[in-house]
This record gives sequence, C-alpha cells and structure tokens, in this order.
Amino acid sequence: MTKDVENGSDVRHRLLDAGEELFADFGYDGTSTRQLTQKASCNLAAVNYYFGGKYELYLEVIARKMRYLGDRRIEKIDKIITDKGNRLTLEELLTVFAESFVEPLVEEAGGRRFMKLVGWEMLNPKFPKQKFLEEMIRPILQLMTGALKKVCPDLSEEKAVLCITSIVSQLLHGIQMDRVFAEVKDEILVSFSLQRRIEHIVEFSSAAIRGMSSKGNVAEK
Amino acid sequence: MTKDVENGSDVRHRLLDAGEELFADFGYDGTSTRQLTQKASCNLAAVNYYFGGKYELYLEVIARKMRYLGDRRIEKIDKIITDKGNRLTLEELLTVFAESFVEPLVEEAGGRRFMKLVGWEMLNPKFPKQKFLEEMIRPILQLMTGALKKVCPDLSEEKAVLCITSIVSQLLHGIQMDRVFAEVKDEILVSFSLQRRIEHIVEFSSAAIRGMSSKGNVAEK
DNA sequence: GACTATTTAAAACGTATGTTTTATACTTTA
DNA sequence: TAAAGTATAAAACATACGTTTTAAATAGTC
Repeated sequence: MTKDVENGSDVRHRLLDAGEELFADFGYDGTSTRQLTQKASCNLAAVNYYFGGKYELYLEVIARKMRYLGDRRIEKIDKIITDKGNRLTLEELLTVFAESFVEPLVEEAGGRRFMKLVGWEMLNPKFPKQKFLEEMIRPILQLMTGALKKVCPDLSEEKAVLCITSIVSQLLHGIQMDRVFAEVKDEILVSFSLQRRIEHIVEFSSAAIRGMSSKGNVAEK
Repeated sequence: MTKDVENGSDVRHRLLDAGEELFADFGYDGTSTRQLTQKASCNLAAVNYYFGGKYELYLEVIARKMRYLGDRRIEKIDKIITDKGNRLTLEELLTVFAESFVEPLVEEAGGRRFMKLVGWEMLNPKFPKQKFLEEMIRPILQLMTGALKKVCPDLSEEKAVLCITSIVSQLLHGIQMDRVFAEVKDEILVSFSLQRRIEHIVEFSSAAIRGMSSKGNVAEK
C-alpha cells in the first residue's frame, strides 16, 4: 500500500474522520482513544504512532475542517457577490449571505459537526483562538463588511461590522436552536423551521440596516 | 450543628456552591467528585450521602440556579415595564429589556457561570429540556412578546416572537464573544465592549422592528 | 450518662483512561 | 534473496474516576 500525496496512510485518514465525528459529538475529553481507534478500525497505538497523541490528532481534525469549510463558504459567497456586481439590493445581499453562510453548516453532516465542535471549543478551548479568528472569522467578516458598505455607503466601518455581527449571531443562534430543540416539536417557542427563521432574519436585518442608514438613500427592493 | 430549614446542612450547601462553580468551568464529565468535595471541604462520600450521586447533585445545582436567576430577571423586567406603563417607546423598551436581560448574566459571577453551564447543556444535555423551556425561556419570551405587541400593535404574534428571538440571539452572542475572546484584545473584530454592543443591538433592533411594522405607525423616539 | 441516629472520615473496589512497550507482519530497497 | 524501514497488533503500565464499604465521631433524646 503506497502512501498518498501528503503523508497520509488510510489509517491516518480514517483516524481524522473518526475524530471529526467523535470529537464533535462527545468533546475532546469525552472521546477516548479506544473509541477513536475502534471507529477507525485500527489499532489503539495508531493515534500515537501517526499523530504523537490524542491532542495532536484533535488539532489536526479542527485545522483540516476549518480550512475546508472556510474556503468553501468564502468562495460561495464571494462568487455570488462578484457575479451580481453593482446591481445588488440589500435584501439580495443578505439573502445570499444568509444562505451561503448557513448552507455549509447544515447541508452536509460535516458542517453540523463542525458547529458542535466549535461549541466545545467555546467552553473548553484547546485550539489557538488567534488562528481561529484569523482563518475563520476575519475573512468572512471582511468580505461581508465590504459588500455591505457598497450597498449602504452611509454605514461607517464600525457600524457595518456590528451589523454583520448582528446577522451572524442570529444565524448561529437559529442553527443552534434547530439542533438543540429538534426533538421538542410541540413548542410554540421553537417550532419555526430553519428556513422560516432565515427569512425572518433577512427581513429583520434589512429593515434594521435601512433604518440605520441615516439618509435613507438605500435603494428599496 | 443544627439543620437549616430545608434539609440542608452546611456541607450540602457547600457542595451545591462548589458544583455551581466547577460544573460551569469544566462541565459535568470534566468535574470529578474529588474536586467537588475538595472545594466544598468535605469528605468524598458526602456527594453520595447527601444527593445519592454526582448526577443528582448536578440536577439540583441547575434547578436551584435556574429558579433564582430566572425569577430575578423576570421581576426586574416586569417591574420596569409596568412602571413605565403606556408611555414607553420602542427604544426604551428594548433598552431596559437588553440591560435587564444581560445584567444578571454578567453582573454577578453566578450569572456568567450559569451561562457557561447552559453552554455545556447545549452540547451534552443532562437536564430535561422541557423543564428548561418552561421555566427559563417561555416566561421571558411571553413577557417580552406581550410588551412588544403593545408598543407595536401591527406586529403579528409570530413576528413578535421572531423579533424577540432575534434580539435575544444578539445579546447572547454578544455575551459569549465577550467571554470567549476576552483576552484577545488587539482584534478589530471583537474589540467592542459589551456596553457598546448592547447600544448597537438596541439601535439595530429598533430600526428593524420599526421597518417591519407595515403601517409605520410606531411612534418615533 | 447511655442509647440512637446522623454525619464525617478513610480505605478499598472495579473500571476506564492515555500512553508505552514489545512483538509480529508488511513493504521497500539494495 | 537479504536487510532495513514502516505499519499493525496486543499486552502492560500508571493513573484517575464514581461508588461502596467500613469505621470513627458527633449530635440529639430518654
């Protein structure tokens, strides 16, 4: 069996995949080396052999997924923004942003898993925060801030960043609610579908940004 | 040493306090009985003696804090709303709501801790969700939905709930960011103070709700 | 003061963890 | 083919966990 391009045997990849799944579900401490190696169908010592230890495997799992998912989301949003060019209304921008932002996080199983992984990181950080900010948050925030300022020239840089943050927080919260209370269907409080939530977030946020643009010279839909 | 009113010895209370702190910081699985009893300055077996086990102690920790914090927040918001009565603008309502909502969660150490505890619950639920919904979410959501509909009669019930959710998600996200990236000060992305964030959220959300009230008959500030 | 129930203390049990070690197969190179 | 390097396997190690058991001490009651 030959090694593939970058130092990866089958076992190595299987361990990364197993880690991605198990770390997301049970957290770092909740996942044992034995679970990992069992799911990867390999020997117990393989974790230490290939990665040096459980911790290094964990870092690699996050770094890999972060790159993949981040790039995918960025290029998705970037493409639509550049395609539409200057004829882009606020509602359209927020809609494509919301959908492009959410889609990789819920469409494929890997996205949902990563969301949960980030949740663990928020409580028990083991991955360097600076790296997370630089590679995951900053690119998309800059991309969207730029696009938003084009559509709403009146917005200051600061306010643009805060508005994007407001939208992102609503989207993330919506995804969370959708996941956590998925089984509690009979509740009025949480019974909205994710799609319905996104529609509202776009409407809510467009109205907000329009209202905040002092001169009100933002084109109506 | 006499027992106090409700089946609580000193050791019992010290264990609850220790649990509140340790479970928040390290999660359920990350907190050992030995840590708990050491922090409570009592014997290892006391957890099993007083609560039956680590799990029952955990449930009691959450239930106690949930009652205390929930009641405090509700009465705080309720008081201001009824005090102001009918002469309450949208901005005022959202401001008092934001501050009353956030204050118990950040002012006292116990609030921050509970936030983190809820974070653990989202990832690894051990407390009945129905109970959490009924006692923690529904009361405040109903209270605010009612108040909002008074100020904005045009809003449908559904939209009112969604708007409150939007505000809450921004507030919670803001608190989270403040906590998680507290040490990463030099970042443009996250360098806003919590107070600044709240101001923005109020401005953003007022504008949103104004814009969504179709007839535009919501009193200006 | 003696008896009983309650509370604290310490040691022990069984299990699971991450890692290391030792041994065996497989692949590559000479 | 023989030697060297790589990969898998299984067992062993030291530690930590939640809980149970056993023993001592303290409080309240007659």
